[in-house]
Amino acid sequence: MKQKILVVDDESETVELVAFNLKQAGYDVISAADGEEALKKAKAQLPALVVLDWMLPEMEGVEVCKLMRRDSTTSAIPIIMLTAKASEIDRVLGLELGADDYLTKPFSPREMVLRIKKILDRKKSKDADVQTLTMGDLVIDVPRHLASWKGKKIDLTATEFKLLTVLVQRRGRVQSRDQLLRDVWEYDSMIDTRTVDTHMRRLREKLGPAAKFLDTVRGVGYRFVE
Amino acid sequence: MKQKILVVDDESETVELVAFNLKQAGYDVISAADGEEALKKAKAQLPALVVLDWMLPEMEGVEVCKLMRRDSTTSAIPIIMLTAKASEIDRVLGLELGADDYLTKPFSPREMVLRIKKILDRKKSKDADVQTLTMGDLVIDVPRHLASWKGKKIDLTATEFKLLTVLVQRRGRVQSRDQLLRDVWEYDSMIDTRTVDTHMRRLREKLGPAAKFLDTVRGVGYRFVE
DNA sequence: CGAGGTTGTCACCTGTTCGTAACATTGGCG
DNA sequence: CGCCAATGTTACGAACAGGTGACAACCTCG
Repeated sequence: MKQKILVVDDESETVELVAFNLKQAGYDVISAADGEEALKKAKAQLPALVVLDWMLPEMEGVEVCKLMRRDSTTSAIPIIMLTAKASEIDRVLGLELGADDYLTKPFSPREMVLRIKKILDRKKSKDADVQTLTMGDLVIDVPRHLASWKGKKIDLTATEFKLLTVLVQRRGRVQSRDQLLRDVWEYDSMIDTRTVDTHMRRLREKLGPAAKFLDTVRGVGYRFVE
Repeated sequence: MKQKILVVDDESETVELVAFNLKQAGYDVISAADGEEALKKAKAQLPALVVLDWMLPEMEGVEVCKLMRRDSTTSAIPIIMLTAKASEIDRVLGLELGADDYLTKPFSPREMVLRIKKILDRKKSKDADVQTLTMGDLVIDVPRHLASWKGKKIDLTATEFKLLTVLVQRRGRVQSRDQLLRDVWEYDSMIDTRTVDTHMRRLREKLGPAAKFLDTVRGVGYRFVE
């Protein structure tokens, strides 16, 4: 999945130049020509990063930056400022604004792409430590104990969740009922093997369309299809 | 308390220039003329940041950077590289090296100071986050042992405070009762697991409207919602 | 020593979840 | 096609997990 970058500048040449290089580098690019449009698009499309020109008609780039920082939906989005004058550098990097980096015009496209990559990588590695199992539209977050289908939460009981987790972790391989009893229920044969069937049924019911992942292998057991 | 910065360059003029400006800006400056000395001083004095010249006698600046990253005592120290050639920018900013920023010679001392400030501020604010946990209107000041909701202080007992802190620090992730007993009570199984429930109830009572953050995950444990 | 606060434990209660059995359906096989 | 075993489905009571109130033990401070 490509990351989206919002480029804000009133000069179409600059936008073109920036957009071309970013697309080359594998990013999705959207653009805005003034501050108002920029804020609207930033809020609506939630880009991974914003490249913002210091000079804008109507609203100053500075203003856009401040407003984005104030709104909780956009406050975490990194901002790179484009500036013409070296004297403006102070304010850009200052805490007052909270921009993440800046580039002085004229800038090298190569450098721009590298700086953007660096900022996005730093953010990504910070977000990456969540343990999740993703199977298409089905997401299972083990430490959070959450399962979702197409972003919609699925309510599962503790046993159902564990059953699903075990199946997903061994996706592709068939699990016998005995195996599942051992791994999900954690003690052997005290429980009827038919119990597994019942739980599989409940799981399928709750998963709805995602139940297609749960395969019955007649005479053997169950499997989560890959 | 002043922050210490290590400047590494074999040209004494550069060191002087950099050191002067950094001292002006309120930093403590130490210096090294070659790679070996740099590594030794970095390890011994643990500066808050290192300004590192790309070209060094004996050992390349690149080499110093890599070695610092490899050593766990110095791996977290930010590094700013000084480079003469624009063509080197790629490698500096690349993941390969892990430098935090770079400056092209000749550089403006003002810009240098600003970039350094920015990097150190980012680090500081990241460290400060650990001390004060903010979840919407709920603020938890760990060192001061204070919790508040919409600015109003919440009176918590020591156990309640610790329970809340542990939950908030692992916000999102479900904590089993055993886990909580281990981390909040600090000894295992001498205490009834139901004790956790009782304390959760007291915590919820005192938190009032903020109690909505405390989730019960049936059959598993408790969770502080994100 | 006694008041007030804190803490661990217990018993009770409720809604949920689980295991099981009984019945319905399916699929493979002769 | 018809049989039989395997699996799906339904239903229900028992068990369970967690919320809640009460209480005694303990600690602290005046």
